[in-house]
Amino acid sequence: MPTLADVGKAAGVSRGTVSNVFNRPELVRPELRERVEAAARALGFGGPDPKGRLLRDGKFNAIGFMPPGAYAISEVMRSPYGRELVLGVSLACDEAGTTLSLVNGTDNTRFASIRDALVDGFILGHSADIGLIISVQRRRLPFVILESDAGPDINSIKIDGRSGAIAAVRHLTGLGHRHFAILSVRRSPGPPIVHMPGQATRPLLAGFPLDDERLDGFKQGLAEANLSIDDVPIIETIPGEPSAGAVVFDRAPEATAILTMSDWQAITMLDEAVRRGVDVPGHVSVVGFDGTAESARTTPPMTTVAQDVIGKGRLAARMVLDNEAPRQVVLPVELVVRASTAAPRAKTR
Amino acid sequence: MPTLADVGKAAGVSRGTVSNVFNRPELVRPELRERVEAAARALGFGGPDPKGRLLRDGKFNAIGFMPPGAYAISEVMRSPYGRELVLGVSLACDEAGTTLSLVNGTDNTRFASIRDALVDGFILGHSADIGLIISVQRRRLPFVILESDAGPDINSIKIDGRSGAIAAVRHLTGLGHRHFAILSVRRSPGPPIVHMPGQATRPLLAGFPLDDERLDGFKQGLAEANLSIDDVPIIETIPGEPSAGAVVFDRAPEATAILTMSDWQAITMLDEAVRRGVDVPGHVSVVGFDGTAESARTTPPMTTVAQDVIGKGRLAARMVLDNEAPRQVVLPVELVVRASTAAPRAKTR
DNA sequence: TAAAATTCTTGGAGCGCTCCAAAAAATGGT
DNA sequence: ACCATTTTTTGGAGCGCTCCAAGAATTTTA
Repeated sequence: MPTLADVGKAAGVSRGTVSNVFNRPELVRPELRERVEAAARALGFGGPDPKGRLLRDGKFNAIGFMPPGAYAISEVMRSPYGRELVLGVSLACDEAGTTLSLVNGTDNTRFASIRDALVDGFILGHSADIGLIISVQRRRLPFVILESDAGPDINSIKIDGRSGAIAAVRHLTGLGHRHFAILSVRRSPGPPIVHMPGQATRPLLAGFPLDDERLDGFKQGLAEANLSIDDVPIIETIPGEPSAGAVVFDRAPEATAILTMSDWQAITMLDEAVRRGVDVPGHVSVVGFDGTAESARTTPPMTTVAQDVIGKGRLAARMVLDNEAPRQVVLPVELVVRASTAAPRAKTR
Repeated sequence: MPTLADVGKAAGVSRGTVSNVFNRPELVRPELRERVEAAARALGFGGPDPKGRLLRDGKFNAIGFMPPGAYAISEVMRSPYGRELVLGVSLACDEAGTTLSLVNGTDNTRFASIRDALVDGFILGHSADIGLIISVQRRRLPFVILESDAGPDINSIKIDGRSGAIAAVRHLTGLGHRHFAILSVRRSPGPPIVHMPGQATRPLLAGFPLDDERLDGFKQGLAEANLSIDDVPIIETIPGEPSAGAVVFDRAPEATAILTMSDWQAITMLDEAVRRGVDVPGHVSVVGFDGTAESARTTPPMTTVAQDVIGKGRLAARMVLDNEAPRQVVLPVELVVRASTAAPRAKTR
């Protein structure tokens, strides 16, 4: 690859002049400019290499998005929530004219990814891993962490998941439901884990603050109605697990209401209900979480704990871009009641 | 920001040793290593700056995705098609451990964006703009252009849009439809444009090969049934235009079948039908284009010209990553018949 | 026509790093 | 205690660029 210097030599001018031809052509006498351009063409020089400029100028003009947990970026793009989050981030990037880098990294390469990412700041998906935070801090880049409060010195944005979870349960108990099942998230690879009442392992501390908090909200909401979460079957599946709905229906047939951790999971339930001819909400009520656009278009339209996902992504990007004093933002949630919830079925068995 | 040299000075060792401490610690005597690490900590040195490494090594380890036309990345993320495409790309990026840079650029800054993008290759959304191609070629980066054949020297991937369009029309004429409307894409900002039969401006050459080809397929399919596209109202709206459905229903009330250019547009139609209490497919049939996941979950489930969007994105990324001899790939489409199409309503008026 | 003003062009400095051949230090064998 | 090995550390070279102060060339003015 030819360089500025090569072109300069060929055209009989200095490096600096060639640079000017490409960056501030008005500074170069037209005749000379043409000579330089000809030389560049002849050498197949395609303009100054951004690497060089970068080293000198020091700005990447990009922000990095690092998926939560150990997820790959394709997994983020698969989930309705993830897509909307990225959309929100991209909105702010559009406004700022910034590139959005979806940074990859498996469990082992994650730290290297952060170390090497060509970005001016980071948005970290929710994560229990303090190591990631430290990695980013090392680089002294502005960053924000999602759904995981990491203390007053660190930018964070989270929703009030507990309140949302409580509202969902209240809505259902208010309708008269007494038999619940919870479709929760498994944060490690593997098949669904089923926690039946009375069994030893309770999954109440999943290690992801996001999950913990919602589960805790469910617990509290149930307690308000004199129900114990210990009597509720909890199924944990990895996001996108296609069998999730089947497992819930098979293992918790007596449940009249199903609480989930995301719209995606709720959609899975709805899909499985269609497959089995189970009537929603006649036979079971289903509640989603997140309030993504998809939740409004399911059959039936879904009752869900809505948050402003797009706004959250956008705010995250703005916080990174603006790089002001760290703050911890807690966003409100709102239960959106649609048609996937109703009074429980008559107790026939 | 301290540099390797600064740390070296503070620890009484050379630049090279400090570099080794961070990149190949096993090469450095533990005791010395510790001294260097202490110095780094004291100075607040967060590891070698990626800019320097980049200049030396020359690999960005990222591929760039440039939205089609003059769209912003948020617009891509808004459309079902765009999201699935990005998902496909991200799948290949995950496999390759590459970063996916969603490159921004308004009409004016687009060239600069390409010039400066910190990527090893490009995926260009479909575009009529030869200038973009030239910009990328200048940088001598591998790239692929989507839905726009640019000749044998240039990587391209497109679907067989014409066949898809023809299949859609055949399906509908086969059901007995004689009255059509087409919801097409407006590629410039602005309100919907309505082309009624008999009016002067026919929109058959939109300038985007993708649109042209589909429109041409519609034309051909109609001709096969002795219908002329000139008798068909064509409404052009920008993607995501919320009023699109309303305009179509208002301006083409006699249409029994509505052809669209994307699932997104078809979803808009379906939404508007719900709003107006128009029965689909009883009153009108609607056909989508793309076969995104969303199309299977609409109410009613949508008949659509399906392509493998994810596969396309993935292939595009692979072509860029592998950087082999240029090829032009044409992907097949398949009409997926679901419940949004049926025989036309009885001719009551 | 010379001096002054203006327009162009130049090349040094510096951005921060990694590689590598060679020098220095440590280790082992006799 | 000395030489041969092996392990560590070093610093030059080079990656490609842009900025900028200063020098060179040209144009204007008197």
